[in-house]
Amino acid sequence: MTTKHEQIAAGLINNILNGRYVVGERLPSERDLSARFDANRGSVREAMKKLEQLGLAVIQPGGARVKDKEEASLDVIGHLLAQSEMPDGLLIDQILVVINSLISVAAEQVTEFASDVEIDAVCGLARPLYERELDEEAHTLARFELMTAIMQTSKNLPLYLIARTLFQQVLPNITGLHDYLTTDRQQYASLALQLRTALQKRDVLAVRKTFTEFSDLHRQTVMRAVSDARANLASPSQEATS
Amino acid sequence: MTTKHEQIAAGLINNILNGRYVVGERLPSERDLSARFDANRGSVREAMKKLEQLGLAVIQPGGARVKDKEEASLDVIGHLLAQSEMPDGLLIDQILVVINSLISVAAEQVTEFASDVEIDAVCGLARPLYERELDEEAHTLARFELMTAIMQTSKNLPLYLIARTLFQQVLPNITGLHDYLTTDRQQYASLALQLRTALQKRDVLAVRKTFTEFSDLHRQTVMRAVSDARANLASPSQEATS
DNA sequence: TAGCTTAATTTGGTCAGACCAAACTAGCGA
DNA sequence: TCGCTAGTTTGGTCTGACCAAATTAAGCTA
Repeated sequence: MTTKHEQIAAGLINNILNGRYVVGERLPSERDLSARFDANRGSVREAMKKLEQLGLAVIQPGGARVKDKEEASLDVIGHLLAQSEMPDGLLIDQILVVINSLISVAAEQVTEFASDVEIDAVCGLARPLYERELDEEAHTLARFELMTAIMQTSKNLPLYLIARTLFQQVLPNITGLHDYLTTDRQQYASLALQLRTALQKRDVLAVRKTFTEFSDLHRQTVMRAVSDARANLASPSQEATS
Repeated sequence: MTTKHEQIAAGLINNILNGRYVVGERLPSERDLSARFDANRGSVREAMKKLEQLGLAVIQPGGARVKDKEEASLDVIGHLLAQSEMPDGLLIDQILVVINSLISVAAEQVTEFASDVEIDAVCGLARPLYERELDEEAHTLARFELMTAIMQTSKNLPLYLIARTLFQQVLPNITGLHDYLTTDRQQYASLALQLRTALQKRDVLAVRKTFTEFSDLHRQTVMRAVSDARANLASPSQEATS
């Protein structure tokens, strides 16, 4: 069971993201909320603290006010994705676009500045993609792990923090899609191999190019699954009911 | 005066980022901290809540433990920059690199999908850079505003949230540097003009290229000021003492 | 002595009720 | 109608308490 202030926070976040509280409007008072959620005021305060940290509300003497999504923290993305039953395709695509862009930067940094050991480690994470027979879910995870490793090895802390945050928020929303995933393992295997050789030669251009293709392919794979899943949800058939 | 839980949080964040608490180690108990900071346990809890949101600590029954910087939220960047008296040059550079990468993506989206009105709005923000005589600080702000506008107009919410977060954390750390800024207004003016025409023609390639040059120039401008400031701090002379 | 079980302590999670200063609201008077 | 004041609401803080889970200490067995 989750703690009480987590429940309260989740409820408030939902209400805000669903637009049940208009932006700029005053949130119910802490005393009101504590009555509404049948909780102590202290618990409500902790929940409010989370809202504030998420950038969904400003809380000041006189009352707490709802802020716009655009003023929020990056961490709201996960809550936005969790809003509807099916993940928002557009939002996921936007996230993947950002990741792809950052991958390119990271790849350059890694190729130029990483130590041989680090390069080997990254190559090790690419290996499962061309050596092993992975099921859909494992393959997806392996791709994410490879991309995460690149980000981390780039030694660019902001970049890595962004990537990790985005991955963490997207992953839970696509692991449930393995029934809709149709992964072109051949192409991934080929790219993974290219990647290995390019990395070991420290060929910056080749690495960037390969990684761009890799993450583009990844984006297509995921987005196809998302739209298939959404289509299936709209007109449910007998498939994927295990 | 800041609130009490903010002071407590600030103190704890400093201690963690300075490495006074080893990663994985248990933080003092809430009761200890409330005694140490001469505060109520509730206030300490609110401060801890902030630590948790920042990803600097996991807090669970039995005790709170310090997490690694790499597992933190993107919002720690600001606290990291605020750690030392002079902002960390490397970190700022890394942030600017990320921003430059994102600018490129945003520019493409804007050029392709933005409405004429939105394009005009962006061009309006470019105007001060070639029309007006701006002092160093105003020029810096104008550049940030232009970049922010592009990010926002791209309609890519994650991208915009990242950019806004980064800007917010970097800006306070470089506004104090206007004594060290040596801005090449000519070049900025030229780029701003190119940008306007490229945007109005909706020439994706030209926009991307110009924006890349623009943000690269911006990065150089800022980084030069940062390193000058750091050098001046290391061997203080009589300059910049107004 | 080493290892395991049990009892005591500590820790976070929650609750109740209270006071203060700042912000807000409504009502009064000019 | 406008401006000011008094009363109310709201967040910030405090004291003190109870519970369940986790940690630690003690004791006991092999």
